[in-house]
Amino acid sequence: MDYKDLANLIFPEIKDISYYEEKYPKRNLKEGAIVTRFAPSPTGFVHIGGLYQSLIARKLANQTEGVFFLRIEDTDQKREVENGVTDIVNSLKEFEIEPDEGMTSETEEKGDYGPYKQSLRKEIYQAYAKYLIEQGKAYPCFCTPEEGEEIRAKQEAAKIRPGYYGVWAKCRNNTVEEMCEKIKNGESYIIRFKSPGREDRKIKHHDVIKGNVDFPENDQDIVIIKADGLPTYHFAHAVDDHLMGTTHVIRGDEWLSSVPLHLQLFHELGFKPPKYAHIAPIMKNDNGNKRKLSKRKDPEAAVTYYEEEGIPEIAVKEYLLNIANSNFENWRRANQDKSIDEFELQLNKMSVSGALFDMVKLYDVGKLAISRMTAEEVYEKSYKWAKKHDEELVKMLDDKEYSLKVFGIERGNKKPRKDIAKWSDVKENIEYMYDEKFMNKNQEYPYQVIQDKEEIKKILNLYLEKYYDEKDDKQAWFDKIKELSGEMGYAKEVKEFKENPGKYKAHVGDVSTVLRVALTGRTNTPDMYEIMQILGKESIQKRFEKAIKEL
RNA sequence: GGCCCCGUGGUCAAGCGGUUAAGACAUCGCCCUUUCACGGCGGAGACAUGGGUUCGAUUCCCGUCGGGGUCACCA
Repeated sequence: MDYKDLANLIFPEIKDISYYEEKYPKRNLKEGAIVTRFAPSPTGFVHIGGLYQSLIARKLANQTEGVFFLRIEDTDQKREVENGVTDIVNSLKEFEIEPDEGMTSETEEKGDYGPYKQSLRKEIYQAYAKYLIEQGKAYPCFCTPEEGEEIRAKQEAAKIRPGYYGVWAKCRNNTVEEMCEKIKNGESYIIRFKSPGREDRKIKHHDVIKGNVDFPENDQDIVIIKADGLPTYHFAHAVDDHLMGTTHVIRGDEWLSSVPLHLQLFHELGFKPPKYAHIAPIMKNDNGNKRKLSKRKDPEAAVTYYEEEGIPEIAVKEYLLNIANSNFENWRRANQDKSIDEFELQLNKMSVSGALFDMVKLYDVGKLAISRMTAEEVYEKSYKWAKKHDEELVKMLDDKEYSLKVFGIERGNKKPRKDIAKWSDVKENIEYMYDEKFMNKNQEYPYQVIQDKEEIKKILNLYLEKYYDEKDDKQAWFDKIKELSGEMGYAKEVKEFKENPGKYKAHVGDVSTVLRVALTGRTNTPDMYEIMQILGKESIQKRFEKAIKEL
């Protein structure tokens, strides 16, 4: 009896690894091409950190003419969630992050290195496990989960390092005969890796983001094949990323401490290890403590949150890019109308420690992004959002021609407005421009300096009767308000008023405020000339009448 | 607890032995021929701490403190 017999006893029908090595040849890519992936478990919505990783991975593959693929890590079937894969695929699509290969739906995939769903790769993992057993580098372990817990308890009590290693690794010293015997007797077992490592030896490792890191070698005989025949994460990672030709593993830095294990696995399997880039997590301030954004506690951890809130996808991506490479901001400033695809991301410029998520900053990025859009784009995107989240807004936007004018206010000039951060701000922002909304509402009129009802009535009437002319250009329009002010005893210039406050009732700005409030029901609006142009004389008239009636 | 990583203004961050220690967001003030927004100008605000090394440390070394990660038949 030897290892080979043992391997055959455990995996009788399993192919030799040479089959897979041939089936998945080395990728034919140009020098320096990065092959990387996003490898989530289908356990619910995509986390903002997952999006962050994907964004970086996608960019890197693009920059180097490499490959970015989506692999589903569903080896823990207990945690799986209905439509988990679909959710992931759709979330990426929402942000225009399209994998070159991998799952495209719950059951479909594209690419030559599949299957891209781990539960479908069972025989592949078993082939490599068999290969390790044949070489005496892996073995069946007959310890029950309960025994495992006992061992752990003992170790904890004795205050020594927990785990299945050294003298604690009972099953590693079974003879081949003993192992075969137990298997034939029907004892249940799992497969463990027989670690050649020693805890008192150090390994040096260079992480693309974290830099040089020293670790003790791995000496744990970790399980590679579970009782259900599926691999653990570590083993699947080694096998898949080898077979799929991954050059760079970009993942969350919670994996950093398993690098010694992974390197060992690659080595014992005879694989060339990939480069690792461990990304610092996105954190949240929780009562003065930093912690990772949590799927359970923080709604903003889910990428779906941003869609619901109406934060533009591009804003989320730009914000993330900003966290990734802080020079992005300067680049953006200097390249206003370039696509973010043109920005060259550098892994080694990424921060080593986790950044606190800053919603306020995100909003600012959103404002900037939206201010750069054309009225048409703003219209399309807010309409799309409204259809899912706000019926009232849909009704307003149904009138496209008019809405385009509204969105066009102060847009497109060198100093575009920056007042919409997210699509959910739109309604509040443009509501008063729609007669059917404005006229049927019990409007508040927050008049300020000029409060006297008769005075307000007089200003409104006089303006309409004597001064307002639709055909006026902006300067003429402006001058007329001054004239109106003068006629009624208000200062035509604010400065003048400030110099001689006693000489006037108030100033032109206060008169304008009356017009503005009567017209829109608010004291803060964009350029009133443009508003009047869009509203048109008839509407202005109706609005003034309403204002007078509701004085 | 062991192991690993990190520590520049409120936040994100440049800087890598000699700098008046950038910039962005937030905040405050002023200006921008009438609001708001935009924009401009300006203000306040930081190298966790103690030891070294050095002519000189935010930058290098060690300790302390603080933060984070990880120690599963989960990923």
